[in-house]
Amino acid sequence: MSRSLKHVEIREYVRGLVEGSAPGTAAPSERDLVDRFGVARMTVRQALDALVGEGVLERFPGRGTFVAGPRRTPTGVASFTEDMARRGMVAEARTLAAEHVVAGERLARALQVVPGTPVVHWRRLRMADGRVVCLSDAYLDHGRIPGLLDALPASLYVELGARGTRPTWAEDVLTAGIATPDEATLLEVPGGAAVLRHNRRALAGEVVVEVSRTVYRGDAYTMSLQLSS
Amino acid sequence: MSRSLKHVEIREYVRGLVEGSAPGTAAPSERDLVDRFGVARMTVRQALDALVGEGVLERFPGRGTFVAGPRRTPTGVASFTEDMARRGMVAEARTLAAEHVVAGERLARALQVVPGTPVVHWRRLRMADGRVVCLSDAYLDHGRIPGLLDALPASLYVELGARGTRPTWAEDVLTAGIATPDEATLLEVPGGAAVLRHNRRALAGEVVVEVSRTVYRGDAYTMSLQLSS
DNA sequence: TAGTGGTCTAGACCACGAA
DNA sequence: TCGTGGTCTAGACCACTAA
Repeated sequence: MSRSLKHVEIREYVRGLVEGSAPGTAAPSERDLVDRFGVARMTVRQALDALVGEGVLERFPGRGTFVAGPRRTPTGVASFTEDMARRGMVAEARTLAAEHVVAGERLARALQVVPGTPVVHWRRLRMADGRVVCLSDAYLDHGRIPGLLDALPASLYVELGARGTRPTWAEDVLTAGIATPDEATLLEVPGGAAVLRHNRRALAGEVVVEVSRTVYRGDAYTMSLQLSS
Repeated sequence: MSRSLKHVEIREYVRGLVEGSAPGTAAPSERDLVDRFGVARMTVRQALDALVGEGVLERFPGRGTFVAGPRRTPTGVASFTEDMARRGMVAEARTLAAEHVVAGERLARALQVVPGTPVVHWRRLRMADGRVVCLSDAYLDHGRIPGLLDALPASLYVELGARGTRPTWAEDVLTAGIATPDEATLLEVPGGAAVLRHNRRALAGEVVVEVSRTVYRGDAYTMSLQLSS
């Protein structure tokens, strides 16, 4: 039994008709859909309203309803793996540490846990197409990601997604600086090299799921951002 | 004559009722509004749909309609002046150059003009609370901002807003590097100091309104970003 | 002029939540 | 039980666009 609402049925019918069509292609008129489905016009409008809200269709009074062009979407919360994939590169990681540590004052506050709570610390050297790009330290509340250290995932965000806590919101801070001697060694750059530091607090809903510090080689990484309004 | 549509009148009435109310406060029920305005319920729903879409109200079936909590909004397209104001600091600028130049190949492509077009170049040293923070070079299509150089505004984006072409979309690229000797002199930092480079292409709708390169002192500027989804 | 989307009416039945 | 929002009907008139 796939009992479905009429406006949902109409919406999905139109979505199917329209997907793959070039922007500007005419969608069925509201009265066409009224005849086809034998419903009231308000019901058809409810279906089309949803598609217009999603950016699938555009309405032009007096002309009709048409397939909308692709919407520009601002940069979202992405992981290193996804960031590299978008550039057509393959991300790799070498785990340098995967351990439990006790959260100090600042880390505890950032992670929304009480100081002294055991926290997962995961340090990775990250590569893109085999070249060293950055060094990242991620901290996660152990209680919210049980067993993470037992089977380290290839992509943290994908793993969090599978657990239903993929970050939907991130508070990032970016600064430019000089690599410390340890960073320079790990990143394989000379002393005095420029690095891009990227600190993140990632939330899923209202819950902090990750606090991380990443140090990028200035000569091997550029950060791209699309911002709207 | 302020002939206004009924759903608009109801929407603004409810918006006025609700603004300043604590999140969770009950809004009038749909049937209350039907009685008060003497309209059909579909009209009331159209008004409330708009407020729900804006994030002003939330509906809970079986319970009612309530004032929504403040929405988290991702970082938008802001100018240096606005960026500093958000931190409670006062932005200042010292203009180092304000001139017409001829667009070369790359700049012309970025600005969507034909090579050889006269373009405005505006170089400023920027301060926050009196401290030097960055050096910025902005390029604008002279034809789209006539007279800009005759009366240099305090904030470029505010001026563009007044002309109806404030950027609504930005494509930013961030890198970390070492200050060149010239940059070091202007930014008042020693040789070898780290800088954050910020290149921007800002659009209003589909039109490129600004192409800029900004060099921030690594020790005097941190970039904050909020990202969603 | 014919067709389109925008607005609006005056009802109806339903599932759900709170009392 | 009563009030709420969710869904739906079968019309209507309007302004606008394109032919």
